[in-house]
Amino acid sequence: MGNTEVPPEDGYSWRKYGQKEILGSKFPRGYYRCTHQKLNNCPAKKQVQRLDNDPYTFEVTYRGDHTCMMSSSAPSLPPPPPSEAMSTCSLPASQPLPHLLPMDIKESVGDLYNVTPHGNVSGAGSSPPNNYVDYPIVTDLVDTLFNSDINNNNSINFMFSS
DNA sequence: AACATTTGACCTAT
DNA sequence: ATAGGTCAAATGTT
Repeated sequence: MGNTEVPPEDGYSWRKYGQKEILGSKFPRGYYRCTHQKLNNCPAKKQVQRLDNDPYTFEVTYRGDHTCMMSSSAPSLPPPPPSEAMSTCSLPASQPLPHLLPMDIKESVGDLYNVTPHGNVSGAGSSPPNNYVDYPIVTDLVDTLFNSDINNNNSINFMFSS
């Protein structure tokens, strides 16, 4: 049909386990998970959301680490960023990205927050003061900062004892 | 039949 | 309370 773009292949098999419509986006967001290692070894998840601005652009958010071993072949395919990284096919360069959520990143040292430029979406009674932090290059930054394993409980644990 | 996807309900975090 | 995220049953496909 007219559908040209489908979720790009990353080299891993993903099983779709949910889909939800996101406020502020015209298209629903798909939730994927590693098709192997039942619900135990592979905490790797993947989020796919197409931008309402560019329906041809898919915002893929990877999170978690891959514990699956891909046979015994050389990694010809560049493995996606381990932690969370956003990969898009093309950047509009007109407006920043909708918004990123810190989610359940408890091990993150520096928090990476983004804000939507869509003016004011919220406003249902209470409007909590959000800490708007502009990030220059989250993708590279995160990759560099997170090149270590999360299992390393070295300094991050000291942030909050309780 | 087995597996993956679909869809609504349920749960959690904000 | 709301938006977002996950689960689970049903359905479809291989």
